[in-house]
Amino acid sequence: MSEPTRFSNFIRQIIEADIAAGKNGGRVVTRFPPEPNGYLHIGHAKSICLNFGLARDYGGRCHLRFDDTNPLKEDIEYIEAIKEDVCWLGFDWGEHLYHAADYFDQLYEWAVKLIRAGKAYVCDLTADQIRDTRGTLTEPGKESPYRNRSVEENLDLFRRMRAGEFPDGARVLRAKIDMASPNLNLRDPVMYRIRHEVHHRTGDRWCIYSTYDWAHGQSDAIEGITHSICTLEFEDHRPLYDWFLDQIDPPHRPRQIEFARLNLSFAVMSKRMLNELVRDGHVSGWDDPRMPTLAGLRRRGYTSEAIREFCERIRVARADSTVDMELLENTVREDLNPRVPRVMAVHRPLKVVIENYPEDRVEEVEAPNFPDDPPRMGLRKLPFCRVIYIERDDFMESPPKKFHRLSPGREVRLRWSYVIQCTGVVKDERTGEVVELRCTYDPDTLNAPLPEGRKIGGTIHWVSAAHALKATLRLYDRLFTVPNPAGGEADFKTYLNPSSLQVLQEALVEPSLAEARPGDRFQFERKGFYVVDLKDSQPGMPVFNLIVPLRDTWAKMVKTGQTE
RNA sequence: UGGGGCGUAGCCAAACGGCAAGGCAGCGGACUCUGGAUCCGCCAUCUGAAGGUUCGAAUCCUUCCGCCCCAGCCA
Repeated sequence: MSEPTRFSNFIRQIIEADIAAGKNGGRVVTRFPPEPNGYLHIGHAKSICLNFGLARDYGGRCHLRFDDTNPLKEDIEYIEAIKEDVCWLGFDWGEHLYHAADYFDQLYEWAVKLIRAGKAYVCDLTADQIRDTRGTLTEPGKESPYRNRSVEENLDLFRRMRAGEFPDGARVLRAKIDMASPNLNLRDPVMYRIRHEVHHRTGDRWCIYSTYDWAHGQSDAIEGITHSICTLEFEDHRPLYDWFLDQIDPPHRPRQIEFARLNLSFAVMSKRMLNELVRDGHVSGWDDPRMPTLAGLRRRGYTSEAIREFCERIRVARADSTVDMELLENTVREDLNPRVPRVMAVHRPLKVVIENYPEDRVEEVEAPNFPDDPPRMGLRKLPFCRVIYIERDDFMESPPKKFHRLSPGREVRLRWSYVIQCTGVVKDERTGEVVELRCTYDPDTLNAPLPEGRKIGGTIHWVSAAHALKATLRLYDRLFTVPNPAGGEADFKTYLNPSSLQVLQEALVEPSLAEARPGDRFQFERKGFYVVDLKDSQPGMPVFNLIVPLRDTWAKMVKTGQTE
């Protein structure tokens, strides 16, 4: 489960002040209110950690409430996915699972109350007409000609709206506030619209559905929410939130507090865009490991601990911000580093024949599973023989000065094994491509410290040709090539990274990985953290997803030309 | 242009009138059978700008500048 927060923020300060002042009887009740119209993403994780974290730390409770007031967009598929994601993230709503739909009757009654009080009216204007009479940012709107209908007429019409006497869009119920308000949300906002739609929860019982504004604050009040936390774009709605509450005058009075939503560089976070990526097949689904969805991150191999820690580190404030993708990546690395076993996997194999090693000999060398603290995870045995494979990148025919891996005439250490020296290069006659290396090994160097003065440049990973397992490696990179794909001139999809997924079918992994089960995580030494794919990995044909690569200072040197 | 917000390092962010935390990134160095990890050090004379108040200002006041949100019968 989750642990107490380490950092305060302005919301905590408000809550602490409220508790000190004895507001709400000292109770803290929050809620996470997703609309079931898409999958949860890491931005939602920020909200979940915030809301459930507040409840956890102040001895309160946090409700999971589905804000399901629009049957056109919502689907039960999303309900289940959302519940799974919240659980996986490590939070528990206990008994407090709610749906705005459960309050439709109460909402209807309160609407009638507003009509009786002359604070709401049925308006026959079309959607277009309502828009045209709303005014602009600088000009006031015009009052609807239906604004001053009698209470009786309004009551009758509203009842008939509910009874299904009118087609979709024919009429709406509007709050009667102020068409000249500088806050457009107060210009007689719509409370109910007619939609002859089946709702996933209420079936065909209703054909009028409340809007967000008329449902949200009321739902908060019904549930006894004390602090209703939402994102900045709802700030303009707060006066309306409060106005509605004033009209119904509930026993519990929630307070809306807004914070800045999470933006992540090199990613998109809007449901519309994520939906589009899925719908148009740019990714394999909501759980594609490149997606910033919780389902995607889970499949990618991220741990819920890492995501919670990330949400902690990004903090909560009111300034619009975009967090560096690198912070997320650093957080998983830090989480995985101390708890994941190390193994060897050759991504792009290059054959090496050790000429002075006996043809039929097979040795077993011992390797610690967690070299930084060997006793913790024990040892495994690695078969070693005459023919091995190493990483293609670990050999260069004419290397720059600072390259300290294999090249003709040079020595390297094979991880947990011998020191070898490259004595020959075999090339494809046609292409000139290096297809094989001839080497010799030094029999005195197995697990032995090197004598004084003898220095070996580097250590590289390897697998035994006769024993290695074939594996598929899926190398994931950021989905977009620019820091702010949603903010560019062009459509965000034009910034899709064409190499966000590279599949290596010919990878070779050490035989101990035969035991690996879906969901198991490893560090492929010198490469990155990997997870056995939950869906596609098969016993004979394992599939590993790259969770996050290891920091690679050599790559950085190559990139900046610092190799000489 | 009306209303509502927000500006502290490349990216987050603290500081609540008392002398600019921390994290990520970056840069040095130590160590290393992972060019990983770890460890050590450096990294804002300064808080969007300009004025003002004050013994003292990122914090208070004024003006200006910039960015975000709002004209759905979406949430």
